[in-house]
Amino acid sequence: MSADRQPEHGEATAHIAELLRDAIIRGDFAPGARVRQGQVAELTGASRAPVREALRMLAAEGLVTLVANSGARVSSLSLTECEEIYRVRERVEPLLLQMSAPGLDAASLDRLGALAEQMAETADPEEFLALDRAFHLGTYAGADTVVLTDLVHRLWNRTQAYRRVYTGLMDDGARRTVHDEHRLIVAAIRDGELDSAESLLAGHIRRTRRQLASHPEVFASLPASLATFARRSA
Amino acid sequence: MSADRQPEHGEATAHIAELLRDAIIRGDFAPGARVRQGQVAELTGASRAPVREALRMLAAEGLVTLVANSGARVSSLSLTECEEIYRVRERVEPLLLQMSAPGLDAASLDRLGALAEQMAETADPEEFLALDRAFHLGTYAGADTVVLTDLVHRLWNRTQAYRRVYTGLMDDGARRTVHDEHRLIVAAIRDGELDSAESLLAGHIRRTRRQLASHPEVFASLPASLATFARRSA
DNA sequence: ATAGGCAGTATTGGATCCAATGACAAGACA
DNA sequence: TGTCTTGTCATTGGATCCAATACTGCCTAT
Repeated sequence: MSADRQPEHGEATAHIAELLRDAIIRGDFAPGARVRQGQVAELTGASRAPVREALRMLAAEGLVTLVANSGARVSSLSLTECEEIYRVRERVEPLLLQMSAPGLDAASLDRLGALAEQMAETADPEEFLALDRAFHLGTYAGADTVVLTDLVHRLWNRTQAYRRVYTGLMDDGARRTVHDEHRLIVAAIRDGELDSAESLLAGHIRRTRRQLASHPEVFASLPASLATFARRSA
Repeated sequence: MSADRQPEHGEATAHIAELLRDAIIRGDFAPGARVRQGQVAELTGASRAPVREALRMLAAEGLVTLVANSGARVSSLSLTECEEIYRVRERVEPLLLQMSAPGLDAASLDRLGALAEQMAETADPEEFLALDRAFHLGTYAGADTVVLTDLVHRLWNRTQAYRRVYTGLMDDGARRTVHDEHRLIVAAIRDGELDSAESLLAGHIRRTRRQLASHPEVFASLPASLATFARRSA
């Protein structure tokens, strides 16, 4: 974390948004958790005005759900919605990979390979999660796209909480397949086999989606208080 | 414009955002045009606070670009960025069509066919633009997806201004091809040939992207004052 | 005992106010 | 003449204040 520098004028909102976004991705708030403007304001030392603006940003990113006169909650996904996101990723990430691969030099590929190995060795789900994210987003770092990169990051952010839960449920076989696929993807990029890298990645995401769909209990973890909320916003 | 109902508490921001969004899509503001908070506030009768929140939303949607201590401008795209969006659409819209097609009944298909015919008959670029949008988004109306539908709408919104300019430059041959493709798409949906509909649509978008790329002058229309702006935000 | 209503409180939505920054124009100087 | 300074003004950013709404707990009545 960068040291908390003195607040520069005109950056409060961005700062708060980043703070909240990181907290949600890190899992500090579970899906459905209420986010009170006053709390965040006092936590960051700012007033509620920039907090409200930050919440609007996060809402547009899908990380938070706003209900008028009621407040903000960390967005939760149904299994159906999550599958939807994975289907989009299936189509979009291979494209991004294709645009990124030529921009990855040997050093980057070595780093990606190292990430894949680290991942194969860890038993800690939280570390697995972090490495997996670093790996995939790392394979996209060579692209100088704007819209596409941003889109993919947002899709990852929205599903992070559920990937976290699922990661804890994976058996050794599933883990092993993931590692194999990762290694194959790196090899394909290294060999300039872009088509093959694309279809490997599409298969990787598709398989993950199916695995996730076979664990609906991941999405059953909604606190009871949320039933009302979901009903209201529907 | 819908009648200005009495302002309900908790809807000012959403109202303003919708207003601005529609205005940008309609072309009331050109890309690069400055959007002053005070102006919008006074125009809508609200204070600047909800205006600022609305601008944050639009910024997250990519319709507006915010620069700290400087203000908001209607986002402008480079040819490269526009092509990027089209490439994403190429991958994502066929998926959405596939999920929508089963939900379209005979009446909807008739309406879509009628839109295609109307489009073939009009000579007015602005009407062509509106009908084209209505047609394509209409083919997606059968999907009960959330994320995907929203994504596609946003991609359309961001490119609308450039599609408007390009529409005025199309020659008869280009128009004719568009109409043919539209009719084929409707026919494929009607026949339940989803794969064929998908690839027709992908080809339709790809072809449009290439046509657009052959008219770089569409993107040269940036007012001079914007050079500074673009430089600063880079 | 439980459902419904009522009051008090917490929280959000919006308006107003002031500070900080940037934009612009007129003038000084090389 | 062109450029740099400098001062004024317009605009944005943020804080505070008040109104509107929702939530909570208690009380009452059946």
